[in-house]
Amino acid sequence: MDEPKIRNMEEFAAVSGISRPTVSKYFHDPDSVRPSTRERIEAALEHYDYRPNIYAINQNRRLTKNIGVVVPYLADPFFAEIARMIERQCIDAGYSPLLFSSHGERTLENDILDGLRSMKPAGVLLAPLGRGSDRSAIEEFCKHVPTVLFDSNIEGMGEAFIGSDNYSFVSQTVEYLSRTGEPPCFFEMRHPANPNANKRRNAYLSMMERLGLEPHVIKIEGIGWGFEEIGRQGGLRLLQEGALPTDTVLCSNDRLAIGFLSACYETGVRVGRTKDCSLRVASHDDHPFSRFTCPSLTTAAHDYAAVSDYSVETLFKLIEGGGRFDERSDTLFPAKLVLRDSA
Amino acid sequence: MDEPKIRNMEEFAAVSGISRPTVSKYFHDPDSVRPSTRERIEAALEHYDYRPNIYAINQNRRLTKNIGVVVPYLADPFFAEIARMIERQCIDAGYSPLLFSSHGERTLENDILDGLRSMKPAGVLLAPLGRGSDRSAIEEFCKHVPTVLFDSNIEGMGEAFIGSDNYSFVSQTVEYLSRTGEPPCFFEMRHPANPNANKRRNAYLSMMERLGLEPHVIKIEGIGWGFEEIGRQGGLRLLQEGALPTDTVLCSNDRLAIGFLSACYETGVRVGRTKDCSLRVASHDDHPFSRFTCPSLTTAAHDYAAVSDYSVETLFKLIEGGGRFDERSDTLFPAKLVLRDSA
DNA sequence: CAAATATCTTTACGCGCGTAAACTTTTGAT
DNA sequence: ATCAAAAGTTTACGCGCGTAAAGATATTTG
Repeated sequence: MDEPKIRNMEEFAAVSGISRPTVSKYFHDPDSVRPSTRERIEAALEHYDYRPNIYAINQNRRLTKNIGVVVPYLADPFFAEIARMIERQCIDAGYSPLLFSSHGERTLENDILDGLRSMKPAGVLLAPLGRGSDRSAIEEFCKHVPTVLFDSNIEGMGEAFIGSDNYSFVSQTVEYLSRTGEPPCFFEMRHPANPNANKRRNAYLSMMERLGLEPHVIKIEGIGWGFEEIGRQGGLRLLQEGALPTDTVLCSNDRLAIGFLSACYETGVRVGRTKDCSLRVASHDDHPFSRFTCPSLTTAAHDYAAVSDYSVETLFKLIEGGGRFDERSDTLFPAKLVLRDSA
Repeated sequence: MDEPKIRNMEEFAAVSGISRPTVSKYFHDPDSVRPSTRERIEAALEHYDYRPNIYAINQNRRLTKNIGVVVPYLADPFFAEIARMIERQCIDAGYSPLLFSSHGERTLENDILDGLRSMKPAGVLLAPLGRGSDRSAIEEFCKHVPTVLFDSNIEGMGEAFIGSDNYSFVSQTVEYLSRTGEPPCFFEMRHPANPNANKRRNAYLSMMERLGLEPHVIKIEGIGWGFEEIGRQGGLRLLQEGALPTDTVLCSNDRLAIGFLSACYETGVRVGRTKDCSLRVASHDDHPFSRFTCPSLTTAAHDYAAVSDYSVETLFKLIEGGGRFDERSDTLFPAKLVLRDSA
């Protein structure tokens, strides 16, 4: 880097020997200028420490190259994982992802959407809180910003929804469990934060009916996003009271299962599908930690890659198409049963 | 919200009956205008959907109200947790946190710092990759942006460092373990990504020497940020080969321990401090999941709140002080031993 | 109530860049 | 060499807001 500080594009254009409008074009798309001029600009870039002022760039732009990514709870490894994949793909496509977590709070979700609007993002990938979301705020937001919902659907919001097929999750686990042993009871929170939980319960009920089996839904108390602790407390109570209707427990999601398994361990209940075990536990999500539980957790896996790939792809199509689709589409990816040791 | 869309501050000033410069002052600091005019502006805000264009606002500003938060790996719940606390405090202080994850990659860390510079943030909280970081890139970055390092120190970089006192972690675990049973061997990755790992090993060695005990450091193979799997594979090998020198294992960090515990479970080794157990396992960090391992993990806990509080506080002081401290300060918070069932 | 402030209005300019229009130079295929 | 197309240059304006300066108005003070 040479001495003279470059203060703006004007000065940079001067030292690179190219006119400012052409330099401007270059920064927009390096391939839009002749290779020889591109070389000259890039040569100058190596000598002078200049980068365009992003605020000035975006000021006149109707849309920026930013993409907002909003998840309900980033401390949940599931969302951390999917955010990681989404971020990478945005970067690879030349966009700047901006990551936000609602931390499970409606007011924060609203604030984030509010702030996002003033950033004029090209598009937004939104995994809403679900039950905790402010419908009207999201609706208003979607009117102004091209938005694709993922993970958790809210009817009619956004231009598209991409998620996992809860029925596929539950039908596979229920089918497997009831084929290989006692049919499962269903273990869930009484007031789930996420609409997927309701879909899973309904899927459980309809599957059991289809198989001609009696359903048992166990609802445990607890609110918030500390699912593991909720699952653990619920598990401890159930085990102490001997209140389990079957020897097979299907948890609504892996985080509950992680807590439930720790309760089993604490109370000396052996979990697994071998002879010496008295309980089988399975679940849904394939949480990043579920292969390290004790025993490792049999679960139905999200197709993380498919959900993140297709969400990003859909958003790009939406952006290219001017921010509107003719009709809202729902895309659900099936689960894949992952057999481990717990059931 | 009324019909006519407000396109800029000029128009908004018109409908609110206040001059544009005064409106501008208001948005800068609502208390800087007379209460009566403030009311008039806020009344207009309720009727018209206007918010200042953040790009135009920041264009002339030397510094923005943005704060960059960069962590090495957001899918690690430890960082997710600390990022969560930092974000909240920035918001409460009236700043806009922008969260980035390096995903364990040097190139990405560099790209993030590069992009951050052009955003002219008021300050940056940076948890560097550590061993994988590009020293010169970080050095260059810190020259231009007020930066506070946290979690992982890089000598001389940034205006301050806030982290946990690794010696405090290890001395407490080693002291406890050797007082209550066989002295521990130390379980770590051969090529740790993070400089804290080295400090912990050295602390282990010096503690063992001080106690007149023979140290055993077990180094396992594996690279990257999939610590749990690395710990599991390493654990399986050790257990199968019967290569453990003692019946007490002190893992460098909780994520390795989580993997190691799952290996123990798989091989039927009972872990805990009760009679029926053949192995004790302890660790460091108090990872959000460590209370749900089987058995729950005895560990030395970060003072998450202190680290995040003080990091943010330090950055604010730095910002107020014009971006430079007279001298770089290191602040280390002690650990707190958390006794659970694994040791 | 007059003077002293505090606050607001008017006017005007600049920030760094996008971008349109008219013109000139290069390029590359004939 | 010729000429149309491609690419670059010049010139000029606008975006939305920060902000300075000078004058007008409102509020506080004695």
